[in-house]
Amino acid sequence: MKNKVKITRMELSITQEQLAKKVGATRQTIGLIEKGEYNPSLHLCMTIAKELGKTLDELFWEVE
Amino acid sequence: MKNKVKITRMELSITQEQLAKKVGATRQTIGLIEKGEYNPSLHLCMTIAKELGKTLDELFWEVE
DNA sequence: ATCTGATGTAATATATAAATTTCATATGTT
DNA sequence: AACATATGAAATTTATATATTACATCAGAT
Repeated sequence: MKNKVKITRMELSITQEQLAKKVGATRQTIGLIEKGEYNPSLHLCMTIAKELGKTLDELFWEVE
Repeated sequence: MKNKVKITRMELSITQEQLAKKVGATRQTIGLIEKGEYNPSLHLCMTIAKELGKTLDELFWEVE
């Protein structure tokens, strides 16, 4: 399950840990989501999307 | 966490059980997601969206 | 009134997301 | 060289999504 979290976070020049703190998750969880081989909850996906200024579709939809 | 799964499913005139079978879930899980007080996995959300002919945003984004 | 299909709901079991802790590694900086 | 920051990764624990089973109600059809 690939996505655009990592590239979007890097565009904003913030670290995994900074994003994690903002969305109430841990750095490890962010790392696993960015890695792609993971199945996060919808709630966490929405929180991350809002924090990164994107929508669900922009981050997670149809990303090979 | 409200969404548009129920209204979209009803527009397609399929039952919870039919949708459940198509997406590899149970009727109860579909019922709970439609009810809104639930936090499904991203993978299940994407499978449901594709089955209903919608995107993630259309079903789950910014639905109060 | 009975039967069937559709849905609501609850209790328990299982699978897995997410947290926690820890260690490794790579890069930059002093 | 030593130190700090950022990330990868693994093991264990905890929380919760999901399945399973079961029983209820309601609508429509017979």
